[in-house]
Amino acid sequence: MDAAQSIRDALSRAFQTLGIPEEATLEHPGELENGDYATGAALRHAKQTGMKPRELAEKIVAEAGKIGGISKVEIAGAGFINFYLAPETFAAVLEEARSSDTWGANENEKGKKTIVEYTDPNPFKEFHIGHLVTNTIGESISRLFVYAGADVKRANYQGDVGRHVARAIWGLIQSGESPEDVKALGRAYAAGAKADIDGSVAKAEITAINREVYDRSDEKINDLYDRGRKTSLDHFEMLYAILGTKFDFYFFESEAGPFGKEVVLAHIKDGVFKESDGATVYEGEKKGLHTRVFLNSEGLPTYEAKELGLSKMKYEKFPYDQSFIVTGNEIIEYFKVLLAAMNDVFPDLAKKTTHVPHGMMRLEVGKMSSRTGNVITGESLIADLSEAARERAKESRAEDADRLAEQIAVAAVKYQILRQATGKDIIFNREQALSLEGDSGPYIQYAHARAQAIVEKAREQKVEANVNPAAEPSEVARLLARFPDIVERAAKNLEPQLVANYLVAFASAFNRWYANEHILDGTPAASHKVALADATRITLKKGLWLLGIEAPERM
RNA sequence: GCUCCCGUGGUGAAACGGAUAUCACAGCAGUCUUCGGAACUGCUAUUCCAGGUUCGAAUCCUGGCGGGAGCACCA
Repeated sequence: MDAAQSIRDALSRAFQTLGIPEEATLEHPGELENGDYATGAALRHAKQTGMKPRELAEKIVAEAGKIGGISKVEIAGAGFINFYLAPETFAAVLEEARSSDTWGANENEKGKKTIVEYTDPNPFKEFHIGHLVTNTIGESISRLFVYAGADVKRANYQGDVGRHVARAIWGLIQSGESPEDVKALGRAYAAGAKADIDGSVAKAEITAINREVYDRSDEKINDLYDRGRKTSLDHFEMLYAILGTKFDFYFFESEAGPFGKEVVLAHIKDGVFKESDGATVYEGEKKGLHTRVFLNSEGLPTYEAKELGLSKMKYEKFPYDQSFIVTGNEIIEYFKVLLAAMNDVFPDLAKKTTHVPHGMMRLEVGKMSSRTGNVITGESLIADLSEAARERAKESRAEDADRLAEQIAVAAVKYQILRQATGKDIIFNREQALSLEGDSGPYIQYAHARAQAIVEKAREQKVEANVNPAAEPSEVARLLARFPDIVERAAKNLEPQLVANYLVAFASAFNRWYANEHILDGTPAASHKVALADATRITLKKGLWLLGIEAPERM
């Protein structure tokens, strides 16, 4: 059934008889002319067997014998063994893509309880572009694990206490503006932050407010706090809807803080944490890491203590098998210390925890919207891109141009984030993202809309979609067949960029095919071509879903 | 100063130690009696430097140069 598995089985047998100590793995040749699958095993083991690579390759091929679903095996280059899938194998793939709900899915993480923490914005502050990056990557990783059969829960951890909150409340008191107005909250925070740095009077007042927020001792401040917090959180919720994220769990610093403190205090006796200059620290230096403060000299928990507490809070809510935490890469070093401490306190949880750091998004200064001033927030970026896409959307076939413009804007940003390796800084080029040409999210969306249109047109013309098992496999079909392998590898390596790069190459192949091939040409061959377009449509849609990008049917 | 990450055409990126280093943008030259031109075709142009490991290095190791992040009471 599965041709790749047949190849691996045949290779394993051949390796065993030839005494080659390798588990049979396959790769996709970069160039399709080098086949659908390939192995470089003969190159790797030529030396130890005392043969020339091509000689060994000959032996492997001879031992492997005839393999089901394969039309051709050849030895090429220095000693690669290339496998070409047979037309009927592609026919089966196309049928599967068109009919199976599980096309592209795998069971590598079947039933594994998986929690992914990402986004983590702070109420009372703006949703900045860093949150956009975290959200995009976290959502895509979540979806990759859904496709791998895992039981995935999405978690968001929001900083609802701390000095930033006090600053915003101080600003609200000064301005007298409504805490129900998100923009006013933003202004209040900006004013508070400025005053906190500039003025000593304000500084003292903010410190006082901060304490009052913690112990809820002042009714007026409680009121501003509660209303402002709700405004912020509701606003974030609206953004999550636009971005296509739905969280299962929300955690707050106001809960993780006290619990984290408890955990730290409980582990002073056993020597995990130590007093130092009035603070409570973890001596990472003894393990080649930094020494980090977990409780400051006022006894308040820092980020490290909170995240430590959070790991346990998550587990109590959802006893996970694996936990992923997506954050910016500026906290890589802290996270190492955190994991070391966690390993002493909750060793079982530490083993299950993986930090997924991502790079910073850098904007090309001066090119962004001037409407919003100097501060480019996550939402202003999307608003700016939506507006730029709107004109084009109005001329489109879409029923709701505003909705389409937003879908395109989100696709443009998300693709820019996901197209490259997680961890490297992202240079956001507004022109490139919006040009909607070539290497972009909207380019993939457009290929999908085209495929959708042709399938609808075929239906109107009553051209039935039928896979022809003898049809010569096209470039589109051959790339399409790679989809499940790509998805698998992307999840295994936590690399959504593999899916993004694949989709653009696949969409490009489809566009090329579309330009050179008259699909509804009135001949019997049209049936197969419509089926191929249909399988392409489905694969693009699923692939975009894995990136967290919508696939509009018309644009 | 120490630690970590990075250095690929003019620009932004890809390449799980493997085949002629791939793609997009920009530039130049083309395609349209066509199912959707947000498309397609062609041309120009790339692995920071010096050693080393390997049958084979953009990828691994050492050193240098250049850029970024972090280096206890923020997250």
